Amino acid sequence: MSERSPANFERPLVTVDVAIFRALDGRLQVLLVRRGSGSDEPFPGHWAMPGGFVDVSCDASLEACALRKLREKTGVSTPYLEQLGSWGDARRDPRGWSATHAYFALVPVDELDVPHAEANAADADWHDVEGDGIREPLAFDHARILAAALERLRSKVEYTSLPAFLLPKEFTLSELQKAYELLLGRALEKSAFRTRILSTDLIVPVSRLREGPNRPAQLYRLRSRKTPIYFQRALSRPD
Amino acid sequence: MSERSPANFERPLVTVDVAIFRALDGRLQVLLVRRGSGSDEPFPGHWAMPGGFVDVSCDASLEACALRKLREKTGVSTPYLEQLGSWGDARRDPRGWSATHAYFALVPVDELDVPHAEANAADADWHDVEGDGIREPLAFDHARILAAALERLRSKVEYTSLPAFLLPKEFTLSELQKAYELLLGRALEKSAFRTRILSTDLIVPVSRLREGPNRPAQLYRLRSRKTPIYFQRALSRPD
DNA sequence: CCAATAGTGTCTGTTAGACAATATACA
DNA sequence: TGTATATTGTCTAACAGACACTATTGG
Repeated sequence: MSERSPANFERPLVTVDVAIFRALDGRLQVLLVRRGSGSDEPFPGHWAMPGGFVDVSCDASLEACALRKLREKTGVSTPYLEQLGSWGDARRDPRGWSATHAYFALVPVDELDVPHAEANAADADWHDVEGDGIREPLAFDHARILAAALERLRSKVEYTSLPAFLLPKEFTLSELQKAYELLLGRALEKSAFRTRILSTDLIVPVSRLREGPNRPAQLYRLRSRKTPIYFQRALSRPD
Repeated sequence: MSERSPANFERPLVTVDVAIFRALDGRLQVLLVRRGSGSDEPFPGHWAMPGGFVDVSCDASLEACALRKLREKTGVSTPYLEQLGSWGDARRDPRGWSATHAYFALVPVDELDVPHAEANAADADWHDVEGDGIREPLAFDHARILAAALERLRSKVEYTSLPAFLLPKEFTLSELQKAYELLLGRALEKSAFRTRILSTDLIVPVSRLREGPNRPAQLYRLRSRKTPIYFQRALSRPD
């Protein structure tokens, strides 16, 4: 029984999709693009996660493809980017058997390319995350993929430093705590949070303070803008 | 700028590969198949992980494809199966731009289909895992994928019940501890291990004992043969 | 009795959580 | 001064790790 050659197999469609998250004004947001309204395309006018077919001629790898799509939409080229998983079956795309490679990215608000975003404003926009998705329906099975991204994100918040990748270059401990609380959807105890963070080498103080109508706060920066910290203990699950 | 239609894109090759692990006599083993020796195929005669092209006509989904390959090689149809990730680039397969969806499975020795295995004995065999791979070279980038599977597996041992899926239907706490120690590569403290396991509802005692030339041991079974337990705290990382 | 493995008890160290106290800015 | 936020201290509970101890089988 010899293996069939690739030519004998009908090749599935291959796409890459990226769930891109940011935190703005205490809200978690995901970047979506509106699909063209041509009737020859599936889900015309629907919102979808940035993505599309792998371009064999220009994408060196799946990750390069995901980074390209992220850069095209946000101008950010070195985000936190993690492979989320792949979804492939006969029905998810009406054009045929298709498999998508899903990634998710966390981008700091201050690195977003504003002119770039405005140029794309017509067909791309940030949507508030509510629960395990957004209000409007999404194209394809993107609601399922977005839900999986949120589940992964929220799960990893319990034992990693992922929320830090949503923050600008310099931030205070309180701002980091607020990022955690945003993703967790619950409040954390200040003292325990600070000792937890400071007992690692996640952040290093910079010689500046955040001024305000109150006691100034120490500013910190991340030691690494790419690699998260893994904590030995997870935050306690509330009953 | 309208999206190009799928017909305008050269479609990558799409494959699924499965790293199938078992524990035998204190050794962790991975199932490999030998590739055909025809010169029209890449890596003739090399060992590779079970896998191959997605068959659009018979595979309903990627996971169904992985389960099919697992069942064909082992006879096991309900293993612990987890998606590991995907690897895709222009160079990993000499036949062209290809993307593989990698899974890993943990199978109990007592569920392996022995006649089935013997029928395939010529082209499939279990290989001892040594370090982050096996002794012999592997086809394609399977060494990299196997290393990733082992890294994921060993990482999750620290905070999940994954080793339990390597055990037969009924087992003792000592056998479970040995499975942990096999994957961790280090000894665990008995008392702490037992408290950790018994404080969850991972296992339930059955009304039988394992007899031997010593004090009999309580036998247990898993509460769920599919879903792992996640512990709140990881085992401590040795310095 | 001994050997071997199963199972328990006791102490220590770490750290999350709760809560209180103190510190430092501006108005 | 008051208000707001930053930062620290104290106590408790949970649990992993180390280690010692007891229990139960066969020989």
